[in-house]
Amino acid sequence: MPELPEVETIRRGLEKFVTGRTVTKVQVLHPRPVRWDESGPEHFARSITGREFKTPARRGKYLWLPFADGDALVAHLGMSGQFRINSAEDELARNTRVIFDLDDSTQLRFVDQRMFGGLLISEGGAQLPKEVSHIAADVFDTDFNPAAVAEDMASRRSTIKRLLLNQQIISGVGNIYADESLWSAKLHYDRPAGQISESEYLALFQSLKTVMAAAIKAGGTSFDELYVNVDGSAGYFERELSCYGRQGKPCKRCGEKIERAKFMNRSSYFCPQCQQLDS
DNA sequence: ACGAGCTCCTGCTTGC
DNA sequence: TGCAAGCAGGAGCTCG
Repeated sequence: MPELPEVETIRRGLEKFVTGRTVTKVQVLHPRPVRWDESGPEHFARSITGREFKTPARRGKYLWLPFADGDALVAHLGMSGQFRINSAEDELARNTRVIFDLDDSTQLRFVDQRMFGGLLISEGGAQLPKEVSHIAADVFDTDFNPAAVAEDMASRRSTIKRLLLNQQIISGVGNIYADESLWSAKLHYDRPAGQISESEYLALFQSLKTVMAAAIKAGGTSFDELYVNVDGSAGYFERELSCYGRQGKPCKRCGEKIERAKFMNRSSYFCPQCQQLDS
């Protein structure tokens, strides 16, 4: 499940392999990943052919590959999207959806099982695509303002984990790193946002930064085949997880058993001892 | 404007 | 063995 650390790992991989490369051919094998492009798969393919990639950029979980002409190829990996670098002779992975032939006779392949994400061409989007402009800064952005985000969150009538997952308030956080940062900051996922102090918010953002920086260093979290780097290698942050996916196992801080709760039709993992609703 | 819930997708796992 | 239901969840959408 690609969240900020996984998307950043992929961005770095793309930076290494596609920067300065020109696209010589594009094949769209499934229309769904390019559904956001109103001009259709054929036009999408034709339009990209002949363009040169500049250094890939990212905000939150959105990734874009600027073209030398000022437009950009915007990508969201959704649940299961992958970019892979292959040689043209390599066998196609299952669920390969789009193939970009590059001028060094390698291929950039977009592989996606569930197809929640997708690709589109953003006119003039090299700097910041307009399709990404509604997404808030992530904790690593230079314009991320912790005090302002804390104030915004505290003013809302919702609970903390819902806000952490809202990409228009703070971006890049998904279920894994929400649970990990809440555990680290000793906050229960369902705490009302208005009852959390500014210093607790600032500590939470610091936890997010720490845990996501460590995850980037480890190349992300690979639970299954759905997330791998552009060269096909898995990330190894799973072994460093403190609570996500660890129900029934001892809390690494106090030894209490980690619990799993239903939350927003998904799961929340937390330590019932360290993370209490009223504290 | 805000917040909550629904929906899109595939494939692995679980239960009858 | 086979089939159906459950589960994974990012984010755009709708509705109150």
